Amino acid sequence: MTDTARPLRRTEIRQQNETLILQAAEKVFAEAGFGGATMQLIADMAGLPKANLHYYFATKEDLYRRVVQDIFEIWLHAADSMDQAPGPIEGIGAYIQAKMEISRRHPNGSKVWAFEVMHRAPVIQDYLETTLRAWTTGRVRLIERWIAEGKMAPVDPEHLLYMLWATTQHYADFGHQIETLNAGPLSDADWQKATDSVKTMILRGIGAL
Amino acid sequence: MTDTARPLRRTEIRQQNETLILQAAEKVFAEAGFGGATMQLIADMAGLPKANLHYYFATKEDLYRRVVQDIFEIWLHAADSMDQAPGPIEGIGAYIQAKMEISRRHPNGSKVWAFEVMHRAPVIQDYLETTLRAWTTGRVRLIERWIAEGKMAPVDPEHLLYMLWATTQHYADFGHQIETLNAGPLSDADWQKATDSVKTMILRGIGAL
DNA sequence: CCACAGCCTGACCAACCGGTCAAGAAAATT
DNA sequence: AATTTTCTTGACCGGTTGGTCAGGCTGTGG
Repeated sequence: MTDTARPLRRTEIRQQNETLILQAAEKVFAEAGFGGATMQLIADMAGLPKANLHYYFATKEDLYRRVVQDIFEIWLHAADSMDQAPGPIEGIGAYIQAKMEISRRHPNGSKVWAFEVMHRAPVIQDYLETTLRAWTTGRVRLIERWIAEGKMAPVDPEHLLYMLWATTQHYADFGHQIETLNAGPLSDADWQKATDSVKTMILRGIGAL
Repeated sequence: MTDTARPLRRTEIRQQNETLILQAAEKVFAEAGFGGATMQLIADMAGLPKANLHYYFATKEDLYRRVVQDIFEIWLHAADSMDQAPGPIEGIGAYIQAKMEISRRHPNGSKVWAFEVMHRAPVIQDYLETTLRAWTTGRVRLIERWIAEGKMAPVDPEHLLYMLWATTQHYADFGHQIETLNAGPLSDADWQKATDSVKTMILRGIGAL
């Protein structure tokens, strides 16, 4: 066996091009939706011939599916910090923090996800029914425990989760509207203020402050 | 037969067909986005030949613009009840109530609006900069007055509005996700509980309860 | 070195798209 | 009844789309 510490050229090419295509696809799908996006536009943005896209991803739907799945992964890991927290102030506070940072760093991913769900999730329906449902059930139990321990008011856990999702993702999905009302992109201070506002209102709203 | 088919008058025909087309268009645009929607699909859903659509609406974009504008009107009138309220409990409570009812009754409209804003508002950018900005400024002043009068905590008014929009519209835009987790459509009681949950959490979150 | 497998791409295609148009049907006006 | 105006629609068109394919190119293992 030879030393394989250095990656082979072939796999490098493959990985590099796949990444290039996926980044371009995320942007185009976010900006035009599935129907409005064209393989030619994605190819141009990735700097590759269109035929090359079809070498790596057989169909437009396959490419779209990969984009949505990748986003879903990022989404799920945002709540890791929530689990080991002693109470809602730390747990939900950290979750809001994480989701606001994702909204800032991956606005296109959030939009593609929104687009997919809005259109009745034709591609990731099974994920909703399995992974997301299991995830939700787990957090509902966690919140119910916090309520039982008197650490927060007896709110409905599901609707609390919806409010967390809605509010944090709004800064990505409706970023253009917010920027228009703000007369320009949000600064570091603006994002900090937004995060603090959301944290304060929600944590007080659930009686944790 | 007591009912003979009276020939329709010109204005009746026009209004009836425009309504038919607009309803079909709202649904198709919501389900597929602008790029994914086709005039043929809208025509089939309205039960008219495609060429007839182009008689009433010259281009696909004209039709889309009308759909978005109609939704925007409904949107704006939702806050009428907010203005004459003595304080945030009545005012913001009524606004949440109105917006939750719109999310239930016009989920497609909400989705088309979301689609338009997510794609940088190519059609209604001027509305955002004029009408929506003026509307927002007015409500910000109202909230600031309530804060000054000690009727609620000193939260940032803009981020409160974003939270109201995000949370209420989430039940329309992400209705499919909610229904999947709920294992079926929301009942009357479910909607009541959702509205109550949102009201309680937000009103307590702004220190009005 | 060779031979093979993986990578690349210009040219092409059937299907579908938004939009047009001319000719006719139906209602309004005279 | 005759004429004008509005409405209806099948057939059609140029342009674009997702996807294909043959054949050239290149890195890799033997």
